[in-house]
Amino acid sequence: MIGRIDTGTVAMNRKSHPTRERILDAAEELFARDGFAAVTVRQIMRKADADVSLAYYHFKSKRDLFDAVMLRRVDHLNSIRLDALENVEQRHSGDRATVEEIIAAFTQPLLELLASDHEEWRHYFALIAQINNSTEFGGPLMTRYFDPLVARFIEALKKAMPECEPEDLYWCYHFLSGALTLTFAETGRIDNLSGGICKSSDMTSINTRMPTFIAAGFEAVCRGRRP
Amino acid sequence: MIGRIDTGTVAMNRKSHPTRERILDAAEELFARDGFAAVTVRQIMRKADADVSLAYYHFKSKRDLFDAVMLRRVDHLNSIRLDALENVEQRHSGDRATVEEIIAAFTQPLLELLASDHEEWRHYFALIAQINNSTEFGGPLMTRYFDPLVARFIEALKKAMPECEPEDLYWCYHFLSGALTLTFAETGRIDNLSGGICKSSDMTSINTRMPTFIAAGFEAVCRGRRP
DNA sequence: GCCAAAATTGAACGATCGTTGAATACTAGT
DNA sequence: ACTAGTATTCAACGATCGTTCAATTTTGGC
Repeated sequence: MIGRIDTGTVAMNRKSHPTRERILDAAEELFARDGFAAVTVRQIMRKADADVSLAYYHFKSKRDLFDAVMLRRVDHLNSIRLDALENVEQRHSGDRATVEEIIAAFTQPLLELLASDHEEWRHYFALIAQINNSTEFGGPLMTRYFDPLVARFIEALKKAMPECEPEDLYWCYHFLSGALTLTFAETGRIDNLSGGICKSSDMTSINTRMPTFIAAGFEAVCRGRRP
Repeated sequence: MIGRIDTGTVAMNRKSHPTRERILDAAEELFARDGFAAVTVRQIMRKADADVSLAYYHFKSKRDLFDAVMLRRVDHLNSIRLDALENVEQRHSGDRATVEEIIAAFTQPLLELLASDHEEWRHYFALIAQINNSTEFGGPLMTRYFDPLVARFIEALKKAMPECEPEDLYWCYHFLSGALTLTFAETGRIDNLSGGICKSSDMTSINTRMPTFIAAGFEAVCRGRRP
């Protein structure tokens, strides 16, 4: 982290780590930090330690490279979250699942991935954080990649709170989405604000608080505005 | 001036609306939609209906123009929110203020500005939405512009919940910040997800739910983990 | 009406952008 | 060893980027 312009390569033994993957790694990191438009294909390839034209050989264009970065991890993400949800539902075959348990199934797999300091995932989540709050990319991309799973979670929440109006449910999910994705950005803002008490990277602290916070919000809104 | 390609100027009578302001308006809208790096100075000046070099005459550089866009509205924003907070505190000179009231003072002035379809503010808030979730810009900019006010709100929350650990308080504010700024982005994602039941632009619906949601979250976290 | 200051114009600068194509090196299967 | 396909290198393309500068027009105080 020395020097603003890092020529630092993604490294790893160049043989065990195929070029295609090295390009994706470098692109992921730079897109996450600076955004799609701010990053140059030449920057990416410098970091990947490969020639510029290889970006267009392995992927067709800068935009397609971006999509490849997105697609590389989205299936695994949706898979582990669905597993967590089904796990909760199996534990409650007779009775109702708690809202907090369902929320935890939604957030915990991601936060655990972030906690297990795999750099790769940190960058990917930071990228999602940016996309989610982007007026242009935000809607379409998040919808395409994650909303099938989200719809599944909302179904589960409907069962857990049958008296809740759908409109309330969707807005509450909106709040959840915002709170979760800001966490992914790790902007360091809370570090300053709290005078060092809190650390942006401390996913354990978030993991213990987020489900409680969000579940209470869901229940207050849904119960509060019932006719 | 004949045969100009109409990409939609910021218009208004060119006399009553000075060039400097027209540039700021155009920059605000484009930065908000596409992000700092994706926007071209030439795009901005085309929309502002002025020559490229005027951007560098009125502001020194693209980056300084960006800062000017930010600074133009930040004082007014902090002012109306501080007023709202002081209003709450005056109403409760003897007893404690409700957490929900304090949160409402934090969110309502912004949401009302967004509801009163002044396009100008819509763009500004969308810009904040992007910055807040940006790994590079996010921390420093938000800290500089808004954290003095935020610290003031957190003081008020401490008084409203004296038993609450500061660490919990800061994390809860983090969740609030994420939920609020995603709202600003108006990505249209919730429109799709809800099948049309919810609209990203419906600030009234958000305004009636957000304080309830967030206040319940604060109280659950702070009460739940008290020793 | 004069004149200095402020505002606007038009043209250009080097740098760098995304992208391409032709030539070369490497890696199988036979 | 030959070959076919895959992977990599090198050099370049037109376009457009942020920025500057000299010349011109407009403005406001006297």
